[in-house]
Amino acid sequence: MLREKEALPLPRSFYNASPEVVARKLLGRILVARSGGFQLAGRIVEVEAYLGVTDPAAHAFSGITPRNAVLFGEPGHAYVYFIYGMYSCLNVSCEPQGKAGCVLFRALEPLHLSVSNGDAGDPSAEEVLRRNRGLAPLAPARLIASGPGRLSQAFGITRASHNGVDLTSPASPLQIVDDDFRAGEIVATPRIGIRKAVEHPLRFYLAGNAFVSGKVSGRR
DNA sequence: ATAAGGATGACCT
DNA sequence: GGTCATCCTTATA
Repeated sequence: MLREKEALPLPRSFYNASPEVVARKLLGRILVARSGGFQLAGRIVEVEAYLGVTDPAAHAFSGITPRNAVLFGEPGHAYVYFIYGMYSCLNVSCEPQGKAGCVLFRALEPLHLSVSNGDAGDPSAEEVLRRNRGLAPLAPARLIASGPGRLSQAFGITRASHNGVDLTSPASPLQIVDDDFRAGEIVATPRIGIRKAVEHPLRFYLAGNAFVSGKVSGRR
């Protein structure tokens, strides 16, 4: 069980590196979100690295704009964008100030931790996640946060409320903390859903983890 | 397979 | 100013 009271967020220096390095190091660590009095947590099991202005698949490719400005700022901040008219995607900025780069969170394994004050009748963390996703109580757990849009919805992350927040501050509604978890084998593949720069294996996931996205019927 | 949905950037006038 | 193709997706059939 995660004891989040004692866990401090990963420091800024963790993110002051290339997206590939940060992406690999993020696997197995824990995303903690505080929303509306609830504490929600998930283990990071799948990520993708997006490089800076040299990466045709990255938002930063065509230079700084109001939308992507976070990518060019200080490392360790949330970059949240809205896509396909209905979903949010969560990234964290990497590289030093002035240089763009980020890691996209693609899948989380929901963790059970004590959500609130422990009053009887309070919903469990998983119940909150399911409710946020509009899932039936008996729907498979992998539908909660396996996919970038799904995980943002489950954890209540939106552009309006989270874009630009500092993930390294203990006061932040969104943090990443360390854990005793030791990542086993890490698999690298091309990134999902892009048409450019397909040749680079910049998607990383924990081998064998059931909560990695998109492997229900073998496709992808 | 494909419809749904909305913001964004590129490219015009 | 305006239009349009594109988009790091998901839920449906």
